[in-house]
Amino acid sequence: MSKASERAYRTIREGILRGRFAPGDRLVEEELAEYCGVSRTPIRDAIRRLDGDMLVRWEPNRGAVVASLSDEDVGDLFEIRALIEGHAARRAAERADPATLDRLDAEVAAVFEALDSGSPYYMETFLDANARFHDAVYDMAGSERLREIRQRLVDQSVVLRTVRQFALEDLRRSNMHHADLIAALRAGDGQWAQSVMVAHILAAHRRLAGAE
Amino acid sequence: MSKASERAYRTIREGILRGRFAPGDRLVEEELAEYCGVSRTPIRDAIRRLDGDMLVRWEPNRGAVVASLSDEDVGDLFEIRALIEGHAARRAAERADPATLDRLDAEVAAVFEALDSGSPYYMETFLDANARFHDAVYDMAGSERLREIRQRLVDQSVVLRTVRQFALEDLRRSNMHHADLIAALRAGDGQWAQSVMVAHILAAHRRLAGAE
DNA sequence: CGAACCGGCCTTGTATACAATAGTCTGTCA
DNA sequence: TGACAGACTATTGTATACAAGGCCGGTTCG
Repeated sequence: MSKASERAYRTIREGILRGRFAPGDRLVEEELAEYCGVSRTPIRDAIRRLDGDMLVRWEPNRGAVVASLSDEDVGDLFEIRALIEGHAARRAAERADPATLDRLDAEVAAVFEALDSGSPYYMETFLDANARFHDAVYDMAGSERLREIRQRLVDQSVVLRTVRQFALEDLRRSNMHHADLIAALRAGDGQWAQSVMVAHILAAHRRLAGAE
Repeated sequence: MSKASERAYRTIREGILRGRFAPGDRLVEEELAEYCGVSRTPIRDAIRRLDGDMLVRWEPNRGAVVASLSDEDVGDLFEIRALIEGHAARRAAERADPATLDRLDAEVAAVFEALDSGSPYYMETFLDANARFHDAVYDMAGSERLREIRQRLVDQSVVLRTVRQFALEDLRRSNMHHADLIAALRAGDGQWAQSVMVAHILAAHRRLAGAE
């Protein structure tokens, strides 16, 4: 999947995440083929992968539709995410290394700086730092399986589709949670880290649920 | 994927689960095509799905190999499974319905019967009942997401590849756990149910780890 | 008037041919 | 003798043509 297939996957995925394709939309192979500028073969590959990511729902002889999430689905996803990420945080606390924690401290400080200074790119700064932060947690947790599962859950969730609605105040609070988590990791306190993470996720859920 | 693709998927999957293809084996599309009696196209579909199930590892331009699991991987998988299944059991306790519990009671009794009577099909009886049992837990938990995640974890795990090594005594113990879980579900005690389930999973892990 | 059946069309499923790439083997040159 | 370059081969990636299956509309019969 060097070129066409990979590109098709990314293009369609972006299309779903950014709302170009809405939940419930049919994904007709030939249309996508034209849209991506490739033949149907790599499109089919891409759809299989998106089905694996649970971003589309696929039925034999019927084609694929963009997965639509009920409020209940979203609730389930956040619940499971809280479970997984909380577990990862606990493991990370048992394995945290000071050098990484120092780096994360610096990142958190930088995000606060960006948020307070009113940088025009504060959202991108936050999102990038956020991604790196959670990544680092999984590095420390030391389980690729956990990382993969989390990746899928996050993909599916509405997070990527809606997190941009976060107000400045929400971002500050989120960043504060990260600071809390670093403290817990530094203390090597698994229960504390887990609790902070679970609270972090569930807070995001309520924030997004309220925004809809 | 009505015919060829579905058949290829099942065939290869069975081949992996039953050891026809060993971990680390290369899966060459053309060989599989001949083996399954179809062309390469449905084989590719099947491989994508198996990659999604994490039963094979796939690299661009390099093809697929049967996923091999280190002891650490297996440990991680059981840990995550315990997390997920424990969570499902807790949810199930909050939503359990008596009719289903009565049915499960009967199934557990039937399994004990089969194990004690030395039926020649006791292993199949156990495996079938086991599958139905866990399925019912997820019915009661009421989250399709949980069920899907669990499905993937179980697929990956060594369980399906090795559970047949279980001795009669192990099966009895496992069935006893099920009886315990039913009691917890009937009591509507989420914490109890979760603990029983986690213990059930981790016991299976230790049993299998010891057997290798 | 309604329901069931039939046929055409749209879409997906499969096969095959060809292109591209990685990995290997060999030959030559330093 | 060793290492690098080149072509060769095995395998995957892509396109396209054709087959098959489901859906929708029309028509016909009860």
